[in-house]
Amino acid sequence: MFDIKWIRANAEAFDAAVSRRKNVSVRSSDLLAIDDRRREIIVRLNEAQEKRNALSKQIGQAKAQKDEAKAQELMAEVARLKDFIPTGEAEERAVEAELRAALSVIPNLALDDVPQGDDENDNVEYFGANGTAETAARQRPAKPSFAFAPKEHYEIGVAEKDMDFEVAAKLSGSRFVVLKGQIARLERAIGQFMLDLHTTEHGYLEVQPPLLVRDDALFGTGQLPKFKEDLFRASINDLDRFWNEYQRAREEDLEVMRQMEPKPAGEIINARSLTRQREWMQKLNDGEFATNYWLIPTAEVPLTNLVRESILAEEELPLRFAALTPCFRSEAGSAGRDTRGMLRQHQFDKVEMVSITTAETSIDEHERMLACAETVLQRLGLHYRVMMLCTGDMGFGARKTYDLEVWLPGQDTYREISSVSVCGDFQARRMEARYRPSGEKQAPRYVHTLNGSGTAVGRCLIAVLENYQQEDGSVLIPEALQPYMGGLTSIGGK
RNA sequence: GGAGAGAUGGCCGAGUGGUCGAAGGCGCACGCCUGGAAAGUGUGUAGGCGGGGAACCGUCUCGAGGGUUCGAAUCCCUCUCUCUCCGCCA
Repeated sequence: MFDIKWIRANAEAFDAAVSRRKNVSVRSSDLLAIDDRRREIIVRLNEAQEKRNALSKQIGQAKAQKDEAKAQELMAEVARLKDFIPTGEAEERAVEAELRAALSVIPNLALDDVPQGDDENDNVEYFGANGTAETAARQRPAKPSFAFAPKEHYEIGVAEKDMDFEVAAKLSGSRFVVLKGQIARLERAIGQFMLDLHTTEHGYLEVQPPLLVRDDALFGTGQLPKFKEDLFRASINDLDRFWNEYQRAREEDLEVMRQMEPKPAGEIINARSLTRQREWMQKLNDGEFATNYWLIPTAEVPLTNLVRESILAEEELPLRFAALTPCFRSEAGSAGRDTRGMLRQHQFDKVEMVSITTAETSIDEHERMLACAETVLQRLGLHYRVMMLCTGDMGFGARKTYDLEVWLPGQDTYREISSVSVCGDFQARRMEARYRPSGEKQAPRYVHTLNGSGTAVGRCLIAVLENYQQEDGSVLIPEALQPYMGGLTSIGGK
């Protein structure tokens, strides 16, 4: 979310930068017009409040001196000027909500080095801060070669038995999978390996967060209010409260109609009553009477919100959190995409990294976090490339994003396995997360937040299966995972 | 699920309609004292918004949001969270 004062001071820069993002038509002039109205009402309201407060204080003094006559006189004076205050307050609230609503749907601005583009075809391969294709190739595992035609993960011998989509469909429908036996263990091993790597070697604090969160947390990281349809909601309606308030509103409504002159016809009363019913059904459906929980689409949400509504000391930064959690996504906009196999699921495990930094260090932290994610694939011997996302392909809250794309020989293509983003103070503003710079009497500043997968466990499982498959349908276990597999060097052999 | 109690500054804690953004203590910062330190002592110590070049001024915030009142930390309503007892439960 943006600071309207910043937009006012940098209107041209804002317009230029915001126009780089896809599907955004907002202009600084629209926002500043709302802000002008907001400031105008604040000035008028403050003046009225100042007068009221001064006179009220005098009333208190007069009463303390038992000067009842003077008190009455002052009270009459306040009553006259007071008319404006309630409407002024309501107006201020309304215009502030309007400004907030307008600001909260504007995506973050891309950094200058982010390439301009419409979709994933305009992403640019990235070789590191000072890297080249050659230096990157030396660091990264080579593409494997096969003496046979490599299969997709769900066709490989070991997976045919233990990766069960049919039974998952019976339990939960499409886009779910049941893993069994050594495949299930392999997935667990991958998750443990990755989390251990980040906590023991990369300095991340292991966190076990809630998987159900409130609206506020999702607003903080930017999934709400704009991306409801990507989330699963778990709500419990309070029907008693709904019913009580509905009945009360209904009574008031009837009373109004009883007072009407002449009395409205029965059809009119019925029509109006139906309209009301519909409104209240909508309220119920919108979750107004529910305890609203959302299933996290990524552990970025709980991990980043760990610092919400707090003022940290600069010395505490950077904070680095990592978690291994299930993630839940409705995949509403992906009908028909990746329907075979377990590439795109409603539920999947992921190891997530989150860093909380100062404004000065977030760009360096971004490169560091990318390296942490890359280490996972390097240790597992998986070939990959890094893409810098173009403006059209970046997420809502990001200023710059790197995607790690792992090589899937069965699909003969690279597929996203990790996404590492720097968000600047965008999320921090939404969740009021600040730090106090060290030194004397410094005002609090917003922290910078970063998040990255390190990496998606389900997709990593696919990559291990496809890259280490053998002609007989067995799969070799990468050395780094063997300790987590009880020393096994392969699974699915005869 | 039932019954009850509560939420005040970085922390503890006083305050039940008037000069209270808030006593007192702890902590922290700076100074005095000291050869140096401790002890002692003095001063200062929230955030947002608006106005102003600035000093500063105004306004809002005592869990959150509404309301009553000339005036609310204090009264009323809703919500969130915490604690105690009972019940249920992995």
